Amino acid sequence: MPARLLAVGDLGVSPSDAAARDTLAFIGIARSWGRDQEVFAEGAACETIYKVVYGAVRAFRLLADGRRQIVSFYLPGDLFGIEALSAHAVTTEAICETTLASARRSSLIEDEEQRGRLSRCALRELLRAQDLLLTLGRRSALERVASFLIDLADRTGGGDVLALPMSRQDIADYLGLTIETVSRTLSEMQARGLLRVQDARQIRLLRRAALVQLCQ
Amino acid sequence: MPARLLAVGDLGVSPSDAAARDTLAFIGIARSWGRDQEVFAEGAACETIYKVVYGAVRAFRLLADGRRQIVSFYLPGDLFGIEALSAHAVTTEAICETTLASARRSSLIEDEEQRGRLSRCALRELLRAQDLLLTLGRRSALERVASFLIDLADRTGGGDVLALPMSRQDIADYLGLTIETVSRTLSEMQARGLLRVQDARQIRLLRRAALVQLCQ
DNA sequence: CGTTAGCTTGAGGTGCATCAAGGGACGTGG
DNA sequence: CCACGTCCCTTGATGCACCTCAAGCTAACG
Repeated sequence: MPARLLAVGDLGVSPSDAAARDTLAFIGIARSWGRDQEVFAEGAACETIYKVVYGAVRAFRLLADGRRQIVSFYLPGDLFGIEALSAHAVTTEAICETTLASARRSSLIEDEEQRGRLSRCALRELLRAQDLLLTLGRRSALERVASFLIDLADRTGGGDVLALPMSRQDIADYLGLTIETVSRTLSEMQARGLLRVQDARQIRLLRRAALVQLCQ
Repeated sequence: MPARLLAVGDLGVSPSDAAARDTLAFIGIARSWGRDQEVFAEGAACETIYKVVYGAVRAFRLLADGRRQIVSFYLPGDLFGIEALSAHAVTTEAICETTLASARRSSLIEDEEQRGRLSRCALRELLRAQDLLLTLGRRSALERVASFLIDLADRTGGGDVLALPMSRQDIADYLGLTIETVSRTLSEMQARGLLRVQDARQIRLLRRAALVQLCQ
């Protein structure tokens, strides 16, 4: 369950990038979720659409034996919860202390322009899923980690120091690898002078062109 | 380029399943494509929406060195070409002799109800992409092939004999495997009594419950 | 009957997983 | 302030699932 409640007026400004500006006029209240708290579960009715204000969210599916595939990370400015026809196909959880703004799906669907924004957002989501398909189906561990880092850098403003909100386990479950392989690959990239692992959650990109090269 | 032209009135009835019934009222002509002919290329403007009448289509992305990931197969009744915001992110090709009905995107977007159908179709596409992400990221070769076969059986009416329109190479590029692994896996499944490879393009499912089990 | 394209099968190699141990950061209690 | 546990990450040793390379098989077609 969500923790404390915040009035929408209290919120800070979300990071400004193209996607973030294409926002919905959210009405209602923003709420905070603690680390690993569920936002909605696979199978639940799809009634609310969320926007990340602070923090980060993971969306994943599970196999019966517990294997997990993260299909998407949502960062400040991103909308999520649109992916469903009626019931959610993924579970979503806050990765860290996270604030989300939300709107009833029904209220948004009434407005013509909002509907257009939602479907554009769903198409963007599909494009990202197809990117990840290429990564999981055809790229090596080195290439996967490079894709992940470059994508994250692009989405968080393009600075050279990446602040990772997610753990190695999250990255592994996103890239179809194990934590050991993710860790070893980062060490390998550091050895090659591509980046510097300043600490586990802070990575400085040193030779970005070489990393981009690895993504083809 | 498309081969011969057909008047729409000449077309046979497309296979009847729930998805197929949710059709657009296509105006214009249906055309045929030969084996391996391109329908549209990655990067091309997204102007036309297609529906498979006969045959099958693959949609894929390539890496610079030629590695290919097929992100979707389209079968009779399926719509495609909606996935793009402005430019196509995938290339599509006819897998075999294929007939497609088409409509201008602009003409469909004008109609309120058609727009809704398109966005539902895009969401279905997203769900399928997420399924495939789970498969590529977290399933073994045996589980991947089982998922593929069960999915195909479900989509083609549920009969026990599957007529595969696609080659082993296509299946491999869809499942993130090599042709040798696909072939060996099918042989292994046959040895276990799960199915019978009647010939390369014809597979009889013998123990469907066991195959479903493999998909979790 | 030869040619070709696609599929199957075998032998061996390798990239990543698994198993295992150790290190660093952080919090908690003495 | 330090001892101790916990969580997360890193590193090492080993194993195996799938890839690579290679050869043979089958069917379609001239």
